[in-house]
Amino acid sequence: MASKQSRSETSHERIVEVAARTLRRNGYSGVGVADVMKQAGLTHGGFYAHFKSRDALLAEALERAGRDSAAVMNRRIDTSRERGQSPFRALVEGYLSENHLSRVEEGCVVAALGSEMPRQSPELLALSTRRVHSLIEMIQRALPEGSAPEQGMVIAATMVGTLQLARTMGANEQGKAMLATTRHALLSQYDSA
Amino acid sequence: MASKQSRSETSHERIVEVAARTLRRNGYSGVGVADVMKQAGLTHGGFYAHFKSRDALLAEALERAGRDSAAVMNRRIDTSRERGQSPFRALVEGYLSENHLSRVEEGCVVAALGSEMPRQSPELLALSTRRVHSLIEMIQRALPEGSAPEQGMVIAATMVGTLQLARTMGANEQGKAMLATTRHALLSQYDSA
DNA sequence: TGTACATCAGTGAACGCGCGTTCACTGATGTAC
DNA sequence: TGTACATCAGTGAACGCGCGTTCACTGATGTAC
Repeated sequence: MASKQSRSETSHERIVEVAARTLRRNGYSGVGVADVMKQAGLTHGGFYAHFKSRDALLAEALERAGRDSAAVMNRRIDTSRERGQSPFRALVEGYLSENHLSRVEEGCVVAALGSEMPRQSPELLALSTRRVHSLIEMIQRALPEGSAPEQGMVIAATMVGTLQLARTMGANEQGKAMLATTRHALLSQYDSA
Repeated sequence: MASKQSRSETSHERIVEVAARTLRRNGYSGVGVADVMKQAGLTHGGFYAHFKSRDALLAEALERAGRDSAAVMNRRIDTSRERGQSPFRALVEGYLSENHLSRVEEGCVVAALGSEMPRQSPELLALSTRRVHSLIEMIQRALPEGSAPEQGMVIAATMVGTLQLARTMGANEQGKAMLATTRHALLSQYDSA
C-alpha cells in the first residue's frame, strides 16, 4: 500500500473506490460504467483497460466495500478492548448509530445490499455469502466471553434488519427511535457489562 | 371482489398480480413492462391503457404484495389463536420457515426489498414505510399479552434480517441453520408459552 | 544533458441492444331499434 | 331475432434514450544511447 503505484494502479483504485460507494448508495443496478468513470475523473472509454466487464467491477467494489467497513468496525472493537471497555457495546453503538443510518455509502455492505444479494450472479453471490459470514464472525469476536457463537447470527440479522427498516423510515425521529430501540434491546440482552 | 369484473378489470388485476410476484423475485429494476405483460398473457402495447407509467405499476404491485403476504400471516395468527395456541410462535415459525426462505415471490415484501426501499421515489418510499409499520404492527398483535410494543420493532428487524441473510447463504444447510437459530432465539426469549 | 523512439494510459466517437413509451389500427363485445 | 353501429380492450410496429462495450487514435511517460 505504501509502495509506489503506477499511474494505472492509482486510477484503478480510484475507480473501485467510487464504485464501492456508489454500489452501497444506489444498489447493483445503480452502478453505471460511464457515471463511475466520470466520478473518478476519467472518460468511460478507458474502463475496459481496467476491468474485463461491468460485472468484474461490481465484484471488486463489493470486496472493497466489505473490507473497508469491516476495517472501521474492527478498529472500533480493538480500541474499546484496549481501553478496557466493552467491545460489544462499541460495535452495537457504532453499527446502530445515526451516522451509519445516514451514510449508507460508507457503511456495512450487507445492510446496504441485503435484499439484492440473493439475486446476483453466482460469482457475486459467493462473494456476498463471504461478506455475511465475515460480519457474523466480527460480531462473534466482539461478544462477551462465554457467549454462544450462534448469538452472532441472530445479532447480525437484527442489526442488518434494523438499519434497513430505520433507513426506510428515514433519518428522522422514527428512524432514530428504531435504532435506539434495538440498541437498547441488544445491549441489555447480550452485554454482560 | 365476488362481484362481476369487466374484462379490463380482470386483466388489470392479473398484471398487478404478476408484477407483485416479479417485484419480490427480481427487485425494482427487475420488473420490466414487456416481461410482465407477457407473463400476464398480453402484449406490451396495451400496458398504458392500464397504468399511467411503469412507476404506477410498481406502486400497485408493492401494495398488492404487502396486502397478500400480510393476509397470509394474519390468517396464521388468527387460526392459532382460535386453537388456543401461541400466535407468536405461529408467526415466527411461519415467517422463518424453509418455505418462506425459498419462495421469495410469495413472501414478505419488506424482506424481499428491504435494502432497496430507501432508494425509491418519494411515492414508493411512502408506501414502503407503511409496509414496514404494518409488519411491526402485525408482530405486536401476535406478541404475548403484557409484552412491550417496542419489542415488535426489534423482532421485525430480526426476522427481516434473518430471512435476507439466510437467502444469501442459500436454501441449503447454512441457510436453514440460520433460520433455525433465530427461530429458537426469538421463541425462547419472547414466547411465554 | 539532450534527442529519438517505444510503450502506456486515457480519449471520444460509434455500435448494438434493451426498454419505457406512443400510436394507428383491429377484432370483439355490447347497445339501439 | 336480427342487423348496424359505437365503444372498448388489446395488438404490434416504431421511436428515442440510456447504457455496456469496442476501437482507432492522441498525448504523456519512460527508456536507450
